[in-house]
Amino acid sequence: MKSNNDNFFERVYEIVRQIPEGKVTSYGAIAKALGATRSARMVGWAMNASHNIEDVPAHRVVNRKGLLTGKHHFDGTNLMQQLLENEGIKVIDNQIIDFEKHFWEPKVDS
DNA sequence: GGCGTGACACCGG
DNA sequence: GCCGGTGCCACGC
Repeated sequence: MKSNNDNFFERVYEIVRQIPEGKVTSYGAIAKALGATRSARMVGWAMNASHNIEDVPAHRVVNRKGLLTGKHHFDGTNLMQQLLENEGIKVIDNQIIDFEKHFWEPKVDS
């Protein structure tokens, strides 16, 4: 089998899908859940591919600072911010308010 | 097979 | 406490 199944990518999607509504998580948290805390960058890369997957609410994934860094990768505007606000999360200037309060720790559900 | 890139995280100054 | 540079890991060409 070739690398048709991107374990790493699929693993990220699996976790992001588990993000409850009104909650957010960080790349590092996801990467850590995968056992690659330092590979948070890869998580972002995986999310880029997630653009083709609707089940992956990438807009709920932000960096550890609670900043919507990847929003620029979305449709192009504050769509990501609007989505988060729609979930009950306050976002100002691309930054999540009470980020840690809305922080959701991803875990590998076997 | 090798180099460059990437939506971060951590360390040092 | 803030800013800059480096490091890790996997994908794309």
